[in-house]
Amino acid sequence: MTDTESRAGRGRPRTLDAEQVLDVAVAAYWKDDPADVSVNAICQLAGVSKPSLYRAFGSEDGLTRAALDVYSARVLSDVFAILQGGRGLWPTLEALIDFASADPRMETGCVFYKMRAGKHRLGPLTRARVEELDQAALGAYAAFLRACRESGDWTGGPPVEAAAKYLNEQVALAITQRASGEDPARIREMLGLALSVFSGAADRS
Amino acid sequence: MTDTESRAGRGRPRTLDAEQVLDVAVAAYWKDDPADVSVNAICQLAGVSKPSLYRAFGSEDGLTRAALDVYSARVLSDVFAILQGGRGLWPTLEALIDFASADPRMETGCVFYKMRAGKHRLGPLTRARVEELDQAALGAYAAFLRACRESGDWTGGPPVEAAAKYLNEQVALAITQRASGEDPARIREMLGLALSVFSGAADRS
DNA sequence: ATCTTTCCGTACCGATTGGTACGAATAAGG
DNA sequence: CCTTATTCGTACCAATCGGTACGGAAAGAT
Repeated sequence: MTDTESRAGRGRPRTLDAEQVLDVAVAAYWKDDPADVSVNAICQLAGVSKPSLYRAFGSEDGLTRAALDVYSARVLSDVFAILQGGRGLWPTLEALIDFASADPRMETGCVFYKMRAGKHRLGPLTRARVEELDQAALGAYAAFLRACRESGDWTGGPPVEAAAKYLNEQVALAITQRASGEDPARIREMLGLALSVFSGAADRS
Repeated sequence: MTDTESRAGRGRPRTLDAEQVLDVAVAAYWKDDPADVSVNAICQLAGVSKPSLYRAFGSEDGLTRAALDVYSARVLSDVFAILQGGRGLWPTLEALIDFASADPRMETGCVFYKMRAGKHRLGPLTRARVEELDQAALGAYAAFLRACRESGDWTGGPPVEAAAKYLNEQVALAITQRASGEDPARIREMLGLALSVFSGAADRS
């Protein structure tokens, strides 16, 4: 959908680097709340005129959506990789806890969760992507838990669907707290506590 | 601080009803995200001119702060009452779960938690109040847990401070999900799961 | 050289934001 | 009556928002 590769034939050569603009946008959405980052600000940060940006992305909605796609491919993919790693229940949960509470990339929060939290402020394209990603995440969590249950690794009470949603929200909560400057050690402690419901005895200091 | 009662002496009699304006403001902040409610909108809803509102509250910050105070006295007090009820661990946790997942007043979320989530968008007065209230809530949770521990009602592992923060955040998460239209039954299920860490065996259907 | 095509960015648009200048309105005191 | 005090609301302000009209610049085609 993004005008990545346009034929370089006749007219004035294009100087706008869409990928660089997206890098700037992702960085901006990452550091601040996406709702607080204006198109003007991104143009200034990227050293690009506003019409150029609109020519490349159509609208603010198009830009945020493209930025979310970049972020998804660059960061969220790692989370999906953790869930599909095929390791056991607790190694995977530990990896999730590490990611949420210690990964330096989550120091200022997660673009996706920030967008999800302010869903009503997004344009239709971006909102649709957010919902797709949320569904995909939920599916990945559910598949992971289903596998753990079938392998006898998890014998807990709650149904898979509810547990998947629970897992998703707890990770989101941890990362959101990360964005608000909470002490990572505290976050690890709380997330560990929240996820301890997945095994009878799971104490962490 | 709010100009509640001014002497009715000389000049033109005041027609602005500050309490009614605050009622309107609280209702607006309650239904939508406070960051999405403009002063203009509140003036229109309350049938009040903008200068009148600014005369009464000084600034948008003053208005949101006053509205938060009203909300606090009217709603948050109930949560503090639950925590200070002196009942046991689980009756109190059940009451919190009921409040978060079933109380009709939380159907569109909690003004306080909405403001806390968008803290950076608030003026200094309102932000200070939010932080005060957050500290007060944390203290109330901690006091409650300390009492439960001393009475032998709670023998869990995590230290009181961490558990208080955990409780606070889990309730906040539940209410926030409430605001985003999640099924209350699902929320109850998840919050129950999250709080089940406070007792060895606490299954709820 | 001229035409055509494509992209560039200045300079604008209307809408909305929080906030206010200022004169009319309405009371009491003299 | 006139003055003084207080509140009223119309009509404005500058800043910012997302978005665009438009003329110039830079290339290939003829």
